[in-house]
Amino acid sequence: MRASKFPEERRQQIIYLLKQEGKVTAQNLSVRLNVSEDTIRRDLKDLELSGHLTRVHGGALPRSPSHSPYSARQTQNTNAKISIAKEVTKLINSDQVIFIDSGTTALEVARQLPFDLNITVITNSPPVLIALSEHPNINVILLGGVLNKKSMALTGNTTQNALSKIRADICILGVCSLHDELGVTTTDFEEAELKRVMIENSSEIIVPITADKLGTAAPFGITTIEDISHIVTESTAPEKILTPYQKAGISITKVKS
Amino acid sequence: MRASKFPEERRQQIIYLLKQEGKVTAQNLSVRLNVSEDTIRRDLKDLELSGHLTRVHGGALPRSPSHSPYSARQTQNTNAKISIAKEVTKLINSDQVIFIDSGTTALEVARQLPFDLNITVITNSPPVLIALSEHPNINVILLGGVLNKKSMALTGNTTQNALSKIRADICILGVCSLHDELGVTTTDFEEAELKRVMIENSSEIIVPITADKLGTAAPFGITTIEDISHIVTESTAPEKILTPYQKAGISITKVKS
DNA sequence: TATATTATTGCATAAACATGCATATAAAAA
DNA sequence: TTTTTATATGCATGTTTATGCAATAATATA
Repeated sequence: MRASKFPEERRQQIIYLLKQEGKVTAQNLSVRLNVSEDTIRRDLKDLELSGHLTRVHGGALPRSPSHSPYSARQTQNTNAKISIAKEVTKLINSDQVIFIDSGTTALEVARQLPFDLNITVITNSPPVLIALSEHPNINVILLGGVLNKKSMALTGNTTQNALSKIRADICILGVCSLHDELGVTTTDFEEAELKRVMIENSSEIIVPITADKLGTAAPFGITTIEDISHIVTESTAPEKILTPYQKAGISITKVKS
Repeated sequence: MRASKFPEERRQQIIYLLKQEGKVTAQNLSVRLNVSEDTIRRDLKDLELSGHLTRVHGGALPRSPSHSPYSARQTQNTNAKISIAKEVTKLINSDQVIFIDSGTTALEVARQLPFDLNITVITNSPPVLIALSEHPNINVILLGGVLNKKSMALTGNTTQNALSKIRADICILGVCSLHDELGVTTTDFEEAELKRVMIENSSEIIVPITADKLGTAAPFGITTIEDISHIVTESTAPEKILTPYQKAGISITKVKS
């Protein structure tokens, strides 16, 4: 193991090793990185704080996918999400081709699609596929790729490539955050890329979003709000926050939850 | 069973084993995880406190009857399939790349993959992906394509194309029928194509199959039995039916169900 | 009820941990 | 450059954690 001059470099190495080997021990890292166990422990503490791993007595483990945002998010705000999703389905007509993005709100849209709707859905989200697998009139196409267990989305080069060859009428975008100045942002770099391609290849962009995500921002930018066609949100969303979107010519629907 | 140093790791393993086997006993866990029963009991107490299981005298049971997110146990899997699947997993080693085909038996193999196995799984079956989404050590790659709702498999040009670019160590083939003269056959034309490519691109072909499918045939041929490396089936399978395969040099494992 | 199995509790020990402190090093200010 | 400041690191310390063992209590089963 090369001697790393900077602590940051060493921490990166720890993350790398953890990913490679599934677990790390303070003792082992101390030897391999040529620093005392104390330093390693301090590193691990920092890395835990910044969300890169979970500490355990003796070392550290990857952040468990079972405690991942996904399964936790699944049950949050369900009623609001269902109401929003139902409203979104009204914007979809038969014979259209629809992108459905990953994310719990977009998943709910898939679940609420009426039985008599005759459309083709293209998605990178296995949960969306499962939800639609019993729908009699919807043709489902899944983009291939590597599974991101945290978000339950397929990502990577393959996914993006497959996506770039398809054009859709409507894109149901799953977003982490929406901000009038910073636009659409998300927490995962790779997914940001993917969402950008989705947007580029769709005629209409619909953003279903719960009120609590309005006015917030995440690290990775996807696009400005100009690309958005519709926003569907809760009636509890303050008028003031929505004004910039209305001015940008976005059609906004509010549902009571 | 890999030596797992961290208590947290051990507890995750307990959860995993409980999910797989429906129940665990302190005694059994003590042996399998190489710690005293005292430690196991302490683990179980913690896990009960954190809501992962319910304790009973002698061991523990799952908390909610079926805490599987989706259609996990939709197929009533016979004991035979589970036994076969468990046997198949013994043929897989860490760091290998595995194709897992669609079909209920192959799906069961995915479900039975042990906690500590570190492999990459490539599949065209969304149910397999869902089954593996909570597995901490398996990297899952899904082939894209159009969903065939009957078989819950992705098929089509896209799938085949993606598949043709990948080589695997082992292919777990889901088969409808196996006949000593007609070879491997299936009921769906497109899937036959796909399976053929899978076989071509794998070093080893493992066929898990229940006894009732032996000696039967379906419309679309996939390959002759020469390509098969292993067959895992039930001990109830008559010796006579298996003779041709043995003569073809195929290694056969029988499990009691 | 009697007996065997399983649980709990307290205790001992070794490993891992947090903390304060001293020192060394790097970055910033003079 | 020199001085100052902040950061990073290792060591000594007392503390916490993980674990197995033994004694006792609770529970299942004959």
